[in-house]
Amino acid sequence: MTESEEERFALANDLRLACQRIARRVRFESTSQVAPHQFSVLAHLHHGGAQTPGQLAALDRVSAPSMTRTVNCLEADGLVARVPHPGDGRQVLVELTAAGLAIITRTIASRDTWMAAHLEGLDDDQLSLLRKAADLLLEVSNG
Amino acid sequence: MTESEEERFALANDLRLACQRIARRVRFESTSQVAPHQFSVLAHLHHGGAQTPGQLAALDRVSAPSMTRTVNCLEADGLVARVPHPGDGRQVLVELTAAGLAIITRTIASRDTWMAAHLEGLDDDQLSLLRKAADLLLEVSNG
DNA sequence: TATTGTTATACTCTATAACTATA
DNA sequence: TATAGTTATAGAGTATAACAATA
Repeated sequence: MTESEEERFALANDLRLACQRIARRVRFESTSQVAPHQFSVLAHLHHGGAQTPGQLAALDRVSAPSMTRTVNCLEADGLVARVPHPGDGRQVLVELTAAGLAIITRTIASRDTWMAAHLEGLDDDQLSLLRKAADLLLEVSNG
Repeated sequence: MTESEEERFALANDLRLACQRIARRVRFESTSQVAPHQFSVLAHLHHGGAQTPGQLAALDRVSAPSMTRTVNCLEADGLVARVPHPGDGRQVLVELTAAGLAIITRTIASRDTWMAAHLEGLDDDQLSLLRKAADLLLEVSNG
């Protein structure tokens, strides 16, 4: 392994560790009204619009029956609604209700508030550094 | 809200999102032999050394009986061992075995490999930018 | 016949309450 | 009496297999 490869692995380790820690802290921060697996579905719908149970199950690496159950709970709580699929009678679309959207919005805000609070002590140079890093990391996480 | 505050919140949002995405991708990447909640215990022991079941339960925001069960499974699999607490007969110390350490090491390596692979396309300027950002984020995640 | 989604059943993880051992 | 840990019991989530409806 060359020196630059070692440096890249060290950077990979630190970046991964930092991201995992922040994700963990952020997750514990927002004591949302819904369970994590339920919130995950709301987040997917918020991000990608109405989707079928099958798509949602694939996104969360979960079985179809599990997703059926989760969607049932969310529907009973009025956070999502099932609507007929326009082109295929076998499929169903799950969409976010206003109440579901409100929970998503509130949770995201509380998580961002935590993150913003932890950026308070940084100076302008550090903030602009993180600004560029955030853009890079968003690209990396999409790749 | 001032303009700089808005920028800080926008940065907070992007950083949080990127960290969550990377943490998620990394988690799905390593199909470890042990379940996530079990791996979490191994990671805590790897990071902080031998600890009591009570400490481990607090770290994972989990009840004491749940941690008892998880430690039982890990002990049955030979990944951790219970040893008497030196100073207090009521307490027990959970420590990593060689087999447990091996799983941790292998999983960390596979996660870092994923992260490193996703840094491949970046040039030296971008890598040194992320190097500084990683240090900042590690500080932030400890705060 | 293939596919989407749902029900049936069993297993695992977690929590609260009760119990045991030590301080 | 207080604390650390473990058992007992019940509730919630998930998976595999079987079923219903549509393509």
